[in-house]
Amino acid sequence: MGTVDKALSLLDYFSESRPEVGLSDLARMAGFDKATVLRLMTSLADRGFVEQNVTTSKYRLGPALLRLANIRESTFPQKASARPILQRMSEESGETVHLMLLGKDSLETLDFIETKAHAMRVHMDAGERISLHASASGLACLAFMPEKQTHQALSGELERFTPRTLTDRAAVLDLLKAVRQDGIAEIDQGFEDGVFGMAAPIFSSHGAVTGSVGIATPFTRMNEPFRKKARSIIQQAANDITRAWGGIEPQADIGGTAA
Amino acid sequence: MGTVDKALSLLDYFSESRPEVGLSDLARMAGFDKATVLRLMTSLADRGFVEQNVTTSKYRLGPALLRLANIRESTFPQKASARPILQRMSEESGETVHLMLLGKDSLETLDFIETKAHAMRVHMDAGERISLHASASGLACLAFMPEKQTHQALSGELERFTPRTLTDRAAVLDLLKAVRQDGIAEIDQGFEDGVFGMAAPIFSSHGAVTGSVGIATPFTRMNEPFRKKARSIIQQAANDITRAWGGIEPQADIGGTAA
DNA sequence: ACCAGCGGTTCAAATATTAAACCGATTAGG
DNA sequence: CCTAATCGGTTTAATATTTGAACCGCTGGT
Repeated sequence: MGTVDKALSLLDYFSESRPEVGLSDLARMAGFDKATVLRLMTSLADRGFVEQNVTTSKYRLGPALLRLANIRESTFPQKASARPILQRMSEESGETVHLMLLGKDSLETLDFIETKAHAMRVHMDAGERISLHASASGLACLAFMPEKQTHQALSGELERFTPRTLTDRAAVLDLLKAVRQDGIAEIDQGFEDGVFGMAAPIFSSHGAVTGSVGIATPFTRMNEPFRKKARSIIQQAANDITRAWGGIEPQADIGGTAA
Repeated sequence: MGTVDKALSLLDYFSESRPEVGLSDLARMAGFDKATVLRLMTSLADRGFVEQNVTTSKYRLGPALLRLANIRESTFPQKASARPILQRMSEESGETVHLMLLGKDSLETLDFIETKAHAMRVHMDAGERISLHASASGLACLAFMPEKQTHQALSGELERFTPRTLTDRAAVLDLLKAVRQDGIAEIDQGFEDGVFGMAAPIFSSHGAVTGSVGIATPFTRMNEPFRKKARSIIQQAANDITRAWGGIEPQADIGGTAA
């Protein structure tokens, strides 16, 4: 593990629910020596990737991230170009909608809109990272990856999040077949209790999965009419975002998913 | 120069006007060996801080920056909380407005709005970094820094951007006196030909300068009535943002600026 | 008044980083 | 159509950087 990799990995310990972290905590969580973490964090701080709370000297993510993200968005407006589509989804569905990006072996939250239509709604955390096997978004991606990559992603232990999480590799693979035919993945409380998730994949210009869009609703509001409606909303949105990002739907049965 | 610092410094070669850079170019610009740059970029790419254009294999800024920026904004909504104020400035002034953050020895563009009121307007680049001595924003900051820091920031060669750029240390220091009394810095085409800039400082909770807000107008539209109006708009906005960010205006004559 | 934990420092030992030459592939020019 | 230059990327021994245990002084809780 290179030094750069270590430094960057430290940033992953910050989240919406843990926005500030102290030196010792960070060292413990990352499993690095305190002196190492200090030096790495100092490097990160010098470049503005983190900054320190002046009174507590805890670290938080820094303004350089905003600056660089702004540059990326201005020349490669992924988030901005999908926003209106997400907005429309949110209004049409009256539920929380989310746009995820496929990372190395996880999904990362790029954007989401929590519905205003209901007081009880699914809450999301900005920039959250979730594993592939337990969420509708994850399954949507897994279903359309090259077969090899799918197996690779499912090669480790499948973590259990709820009583209904599929932790059996075979069961997941089986489910993926249905998703492939359907174009949409659905999970009833597989990632979080009480949440019903639905999502469809987004494709790159080479026809590879790059992310997903989906809807997350309290399972109590899920019923057949709404499910139908949601499916069409999601399918439409996925197509629109794929197109907005310059992607193309892969030809049926290509992309390594067959046999 | 540590390895982490080197890796992070590579990200600074990406900008709105140069969104994609190749390996050799990067090595040349940074003055590092090609093999070194490759390894650093590979580390950055593994973590999603950059990604490669599949067809050209040039690098561009990656989605991890968005993710982390989102987390920061969601828990520390600097940009979002200033947005409405910037919006109001834009509408009231009919000119391009900008919000800058004070970095190590430069200002970094956090946000801006180009006016829709005029076809001829001042254009800005997302995430641009500008030096302190030549812009109104920079002078606004310099004027309210601790004296030592001001001198430090002006210790190097002062780059000339236009015929009217102040490159004489003494002249800048002199101008800062006026800015201190005024609370607003003004520069007629000191950073870019044809652009008249005005800006006021923003303060942190400890009364230290952390950034600036300002207006940039084609100098041909600048006249005494508009100048008056702009001054009040800027002053109001600076106060509002300082407050929105939990900052306080420093007491007069404190902050090391006296004597 | 204590102890435990904090952020931060030190320095010899251990390890990762570097740079020059080299590779095959691609592009530009004569 | 052939040459030369440049591209992204790889390899290697030589080297500079990183590491971690023990140790600060300080703060906050009991």
